[in-house]
Amino acid sequence: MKQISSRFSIAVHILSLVAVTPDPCTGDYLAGSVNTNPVIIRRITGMLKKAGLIDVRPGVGGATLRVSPDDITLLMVFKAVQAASEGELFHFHDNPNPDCPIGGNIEALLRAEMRAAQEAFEARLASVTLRKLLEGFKPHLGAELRVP
Amino acid sequence: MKQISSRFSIAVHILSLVAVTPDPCTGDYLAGSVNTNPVIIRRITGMLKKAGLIDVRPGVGGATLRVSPDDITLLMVFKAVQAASEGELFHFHDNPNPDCPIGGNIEALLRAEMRAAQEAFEARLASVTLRKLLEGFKPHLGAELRVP
DNA sequence: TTTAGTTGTAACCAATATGGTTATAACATA
DNA sequence: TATGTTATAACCATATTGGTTACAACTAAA
Repeated sequence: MKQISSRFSIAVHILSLVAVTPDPCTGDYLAGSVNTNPVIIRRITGMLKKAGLIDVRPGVGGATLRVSPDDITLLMVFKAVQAASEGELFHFHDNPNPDCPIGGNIEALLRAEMRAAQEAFEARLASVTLRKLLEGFKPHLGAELRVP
Repeated sequence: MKQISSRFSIAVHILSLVAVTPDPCTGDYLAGSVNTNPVIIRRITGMLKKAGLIDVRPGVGGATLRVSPDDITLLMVFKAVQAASEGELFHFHDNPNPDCPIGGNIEALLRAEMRAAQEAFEARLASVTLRKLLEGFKPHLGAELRVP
């Protein structure tokens, strides 16, 4: 199966690092931590910026949080980073035969179940804020952690 | 975003049709209802067969349910049809830098959240049986419906 | 003003998954 | 044996993804 793009985990990584770092984070710095190409980072920071989650300063460089870690949920990150396909997790097969007793009726019913499953998925992501996630770091980082 | 393969919706369509049809369903018949190529159908019935959900008779032809519609959940279908990638919905980015304060710690925490979201998703799919889905047809089909 | 470092994009590329198609072997029954 | 079916291999076109190079635009400091 084709999995959900690693853009999501990278985006959470970026936001966590930006939240914890006192100074603005440059793309190259982020790329070093995530361990990927700076352009990948810029593509994702661009999406996060467009979603209003971060500020990125062109020219001088550096990204900073635009929203409090209390108000950023994993679902917001997920949506910010997906962008396409109407945000639908499932793909329904095209044009089932309407003359068939099932084909004509299954679509609405199954679609409703798919939507319900996606909603359960999204509700769980929505229940976790960036702050809550970062709390988990504290035991490891001690005083180093600096979340506004 | 890359969506979940339509194999899932096709598989549910197939199982519904097999459950409702008194006689064994041939691949060509199923292909006509789903509106796709018979080979696509055979690929999917092969997966459903391997998962123990249906019987398919080579040579003579025709698929029948091997398990009661009460005991087939959408999650079973989902898993039967995905097969690959360890059943993991999310893809975590590779090798975050362990020297970074976040990179070294984020993985386990975020992975746990991803797993929780996937579990919520799967729990919802597990709560719906094929029978329950087929109940929804009744108003439309009336006496035509024939579920064992 | 010039320079250096950065962000923002465009343009590719390789790898992979997907849905589709054709062809052929294996199979079971009349 | 003949017929219709399933099983499977071998392709193909398309799309997404992660990666890369290249270059324009931008900002601040020298």
